[in-house]
Amino acid sequence: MYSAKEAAEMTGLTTATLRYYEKEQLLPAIERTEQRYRQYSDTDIEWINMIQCLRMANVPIRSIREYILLLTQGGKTILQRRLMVQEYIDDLHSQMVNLQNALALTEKKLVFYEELLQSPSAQDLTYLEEWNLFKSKGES
Amino acid sequence: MYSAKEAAEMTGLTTATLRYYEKEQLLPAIERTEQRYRQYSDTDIEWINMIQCLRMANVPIRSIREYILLLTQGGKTILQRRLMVQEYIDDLHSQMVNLQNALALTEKKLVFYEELLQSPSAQDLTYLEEWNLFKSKGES
DNA sequence: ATAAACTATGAAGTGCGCTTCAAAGCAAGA
DNA sequence: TCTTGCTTTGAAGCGCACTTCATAGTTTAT
Repeated sequence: MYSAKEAAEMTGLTTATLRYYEKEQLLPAIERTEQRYRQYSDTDIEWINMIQCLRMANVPIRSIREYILLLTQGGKTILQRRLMVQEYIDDLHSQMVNLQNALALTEKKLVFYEELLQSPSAQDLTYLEEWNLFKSKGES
Repeated sequence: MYSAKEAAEMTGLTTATLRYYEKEQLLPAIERTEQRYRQYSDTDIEWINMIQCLRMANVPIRSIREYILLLTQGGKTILQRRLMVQEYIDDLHSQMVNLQNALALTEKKLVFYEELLQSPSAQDLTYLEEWNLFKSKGES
């Protein structure tokens, strides 16, 4: 069992964030000592790591709560949970596409700047000229 | 040239968002009619599309503004801009890793539920039992 | 001429995900 | 014992990215 501070250190979150997650019902059953001090178990820590994994992929608190709520309601909610997980996966895939689009754009931009730095004469462009030059590269 | 409403329809944003972007200096030079009505050019529309592409990849308004500010300051800022673009690319890559981690987790979860639905006897688990079962699958 | 539709502006409001604060209780070492 | 550090709580605050509102001017169709 770990204290609030230990759990925070282990997960890389702050104690405030852990309390916030608990308030938002992302951590349904954190034990307490007689003096109401929190006691995080190894399972709690793993659970928090899972939450972090989802949060880093922009899964909203609300969705995680919803899932956990179903989970605590037992086996009869399996179908709903499977559907939910499927929706997460779809969302993650579409985020992936967005990232790839932005990556394609920025990588083209980088190549463009590398080229520009090779020809010192071409460096005195207004931003509109630069934009048009960049576009014409993209079209070819 | 397009009116506010037309530009909004073409980009899928609202007129309010376009005004907000302008206020935040993401659209430095939108023309106006004599009555101060905005007139969006084709270049403006393309520019807005580019901003949308970055926003969908979670690039903050602040960063986009910073980049555009350098851009309007001309050729002497090319080195800084190249550095900035490189930093975007790094950030996008690390976001990609986060997405892939979450995707791996949720896809494993989905397989787990598919299996669970095949064995009706195993569906009456508490959430802790389910979690432990899921973990044991992952370790194998 | 008048109503409906569009545009402008600044200011205030919203939802999210934390973070910080204030006041108080508990714990461990010098 | 006293101080330092950790913990508790509820409430308030914050930064971001919009969104909505109130008020007022313009344009267009009937």
